[in-house]
Amino acid sequence: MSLVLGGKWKGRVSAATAERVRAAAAELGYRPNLAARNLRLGRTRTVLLVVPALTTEFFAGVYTGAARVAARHGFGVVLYPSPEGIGPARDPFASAQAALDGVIASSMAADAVSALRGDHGRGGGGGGDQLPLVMLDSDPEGPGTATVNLDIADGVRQVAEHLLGLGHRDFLHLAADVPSWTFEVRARELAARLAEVPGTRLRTVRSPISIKGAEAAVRGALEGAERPTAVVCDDDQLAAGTYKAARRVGLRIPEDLSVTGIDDLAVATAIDPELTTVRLDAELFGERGMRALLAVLEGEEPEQGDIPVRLIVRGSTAPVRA
Amino acid sequence: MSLVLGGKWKGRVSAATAERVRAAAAELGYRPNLAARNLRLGRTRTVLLVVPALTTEFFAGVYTGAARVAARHGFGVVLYPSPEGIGPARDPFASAQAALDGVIASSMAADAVSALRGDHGRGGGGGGDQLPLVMLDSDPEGPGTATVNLDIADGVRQVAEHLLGLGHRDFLHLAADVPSWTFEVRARELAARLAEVPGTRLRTVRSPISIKGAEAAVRGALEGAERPTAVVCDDDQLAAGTYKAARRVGLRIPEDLSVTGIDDLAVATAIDPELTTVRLDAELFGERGMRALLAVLEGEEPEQGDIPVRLIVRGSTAPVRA
DNA sequence: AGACGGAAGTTATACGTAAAACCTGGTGAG
DNA sequence: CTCACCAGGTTTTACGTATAACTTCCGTCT
Repeated sequence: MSLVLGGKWKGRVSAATAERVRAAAAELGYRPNLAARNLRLGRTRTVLLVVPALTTEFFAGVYTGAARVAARHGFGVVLYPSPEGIGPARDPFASAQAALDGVIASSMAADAVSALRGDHGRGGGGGGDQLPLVMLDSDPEGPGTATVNLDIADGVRQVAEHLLGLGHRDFLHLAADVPSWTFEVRARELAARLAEVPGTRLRTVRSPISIKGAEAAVRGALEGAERPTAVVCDDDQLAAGTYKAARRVGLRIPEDLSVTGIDDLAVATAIDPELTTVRLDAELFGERGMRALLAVLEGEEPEQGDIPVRLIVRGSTAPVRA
Repeated sequence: MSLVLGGKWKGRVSAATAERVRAAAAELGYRPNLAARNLRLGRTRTVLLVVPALTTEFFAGVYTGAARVAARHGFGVVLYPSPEGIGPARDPFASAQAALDGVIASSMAADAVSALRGDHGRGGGGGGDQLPLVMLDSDPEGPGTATVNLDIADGVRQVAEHLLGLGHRDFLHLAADVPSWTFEVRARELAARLAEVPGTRLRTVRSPISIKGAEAAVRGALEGAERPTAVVCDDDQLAAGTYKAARRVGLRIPEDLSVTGIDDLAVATAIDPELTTVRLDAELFGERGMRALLAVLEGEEPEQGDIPVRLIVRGSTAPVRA
């Protein structure tokens, strides 16, 4: 009976009976039992997406993209926002309570991976075999079956060029205080680019990723004569916090202070002036991650190459004042 | 062997063998197969959370709350952001690809429910039996096994009192152009409260829920002498759009125009001045929803009563100018 | 005419778990 | 001394599906 719905009854069942079966199924409202099917097939067509948080639309975009291509391939995506944020996820599998074919981990710390690899997949009583794991926003040299990255280094370079072109030489890097590879890249790349230009100065302030946190963290650096002329933020939320701090200390943006972000979240255009920021295509990111995982599951080679990013120049950056 | 891990080997297995089994399990890295367990138990300890979108932290909060309670009871939560937004969800089950014990639908249109009820649960080949369904932000008279609501009517009342107390009489309601019960309540309640006060005026403008959309929708109403002194927005994002429109037409907030929102998202404090808004406790909302579903599954009566909300007065509202 | 082949339909089996049903050996009571 | 009982352990079964294996039936070719 299951043949009919499977669609592959080419030479097995007559067209007449096939129709009869389908009618009966519709009549009784028959739905196949997923648990039984998963058990029989030994695969669940379900993957787990581990993200550090859902407080920003970025990961919502990643999910959306991943879920879209998953759906096209008959896969479902289960979300696991790690309660520990970027740190090691305690036990996503037990929590997700789902039988899995693979895992995508977005922007998680490398050592979080150990906890991620398990045997909740198709594998029977036996042990040992590991789930395919795709890492997003992560060190390509690190663990994981495959890695997909945004070309964040290029994004930081675009920011640096833009600000240098406007005459800025005194920079503050408002860095996300989070142990993630992607933020290490941002710090390294910014420092490297500025080091190439004589007469530049770069200070760094760390902050948790939140508007309030950023406001508190950056305020001190904006007071006094030693203040920078440009603040490069790791993230739009940090930039929003910088706006608030600037307003507190009486600095106008962009006349007195240029500010840049990364992500291009909704908040980037909600604040005034609109934020110059690096647009990250979260959905494409999720799509690429899911495609990579599907490739691994098919035994194919995942697509190579970082995803390009683009600087969106808005009103928060201006030439440095004489 | 499964007895040991189940924890109920009180008088069945000696402590020695129990230990031996546990050691062997650890040795081999044994993990029970979820699919087989689900099949055997006839329940999956997995519920589906259907939300219209993830573009706002509100639903992230709902998810977080629901997942937290779920985890405490050994349940997992699978998320299904309906691609159609608030409208009827096409086939969440096929997409979620998970065997389910129940469904929570947040802020979905009532007629979306029909598609939500299915037979993908424990049920065997048979048909007919419906999954328990908890509706959030929905008409208590509508379908669904149980309903959990925020006391949004009270929130709107608090907004109205606050603005009336500041002397405002000329109102604009910036309404979410979305067919959801919760927004109908907001419109109805605001109109009802203002109707009680002689000399008040209420206009309504509809907008999709986005900053850009709101800016475009509200701009016309802010120009000319007939403009309102207070804009009551269904949502913080609409309020953020109102800020931008006001800036365009040269109105200062709150001196020339008072603005209120609902939700208390991060954007509410990112914009300047900070937004007076109604704080909704999304996490508590999710918790209550999950608890209601668990109660239904246990055959108990779900907790009654709406969740209280609270007006947070910030800088976007001021006495009307003489 | 007999046998072979292929299409249509039917039965059997395995997936891994949980739990019931079923053994076994030893001890205490009658 | 024998038997019932019980703790401790082993075998069996069922969950619902997908598919392999097997049976049946008929038409056709030699």
